[in-house]
Amino acid sequence: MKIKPVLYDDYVILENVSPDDISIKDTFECGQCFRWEKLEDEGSYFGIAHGKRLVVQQTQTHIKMFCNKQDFSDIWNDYFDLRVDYDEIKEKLRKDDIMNKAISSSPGIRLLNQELFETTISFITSSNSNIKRITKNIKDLCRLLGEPISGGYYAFPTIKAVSEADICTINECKAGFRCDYIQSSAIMIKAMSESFDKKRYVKLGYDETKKELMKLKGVGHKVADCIILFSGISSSAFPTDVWVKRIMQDLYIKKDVSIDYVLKYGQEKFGNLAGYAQQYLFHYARSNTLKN
DNA sequence: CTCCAGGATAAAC
DNA sequence: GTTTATCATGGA
Repeated sequence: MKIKPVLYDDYVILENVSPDDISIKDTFECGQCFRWEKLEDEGSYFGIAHGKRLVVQQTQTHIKMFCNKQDFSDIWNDYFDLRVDYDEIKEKLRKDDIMNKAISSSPGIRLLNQELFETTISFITSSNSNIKRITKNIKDLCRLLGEPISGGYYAFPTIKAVSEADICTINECKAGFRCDYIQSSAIMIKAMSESFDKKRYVKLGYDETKKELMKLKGVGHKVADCIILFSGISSSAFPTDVWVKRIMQDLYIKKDVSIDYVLKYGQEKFGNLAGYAQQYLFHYARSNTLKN
């Protein structure tokens, strides 16, 4: 199905969209992003990206975004991946009983196209941590180094801000040993200048981009795949963490194997849709367990 | 108290 | 090239 946004002066409506088409809850809470908070108002979220604030509201029949036409066209249309037809993707992935079940458990998940630097730092912070704590670390990092936005909120810090920050300041976000990675990666990225660029990485392709990203401190296979997938560089990425390993072994492979084996297995099986498949599987694995 | 969390690293084999 | 101890913090 094609999403047809209707643009008004102060808001945008996605009409005839059910939570099975797009679920902002599943999309925001599936661990790909860390800066969207649930509001008291039923089905509403507040978040910041590209230095802009946004409130999103979902009902059974439509989604409403409180932004002007310009920001929607410049930022949010792409951020929410609205040009991509997910029905097509889901149909291709529903080849076996397992993916069929996984997709049915969260059919409204979408992959967000997030800012490259934010995604990089966020997933460096994620290593051997949990979503709840990562969220807090990122929030603190924004408060410490981000540009203030009206309402007491902060933009995600710039490359310059993080690269020039004192390690003691970075340490205040309580990301522990990862603070060191955050600092040195930011400095390396600053030195890369123009070449740390999403468009360039899209052209470069999955393999070469991953190789380059893994030169950064704190970026291994898993984190590199998260950066590539969640910043919208390539959907061939297949972030393989303990959850994905667990469910892939349990449902497909039927034996205990290495992380690397699961990564290759997933990419061979799902090809350039591996990233989408991974999201459905990750959510499916976690939805049947206690998560923090 | 121990164990685990969207792992990566350097050292050791 | 592949295992292993260690890393800082909070929650269960």
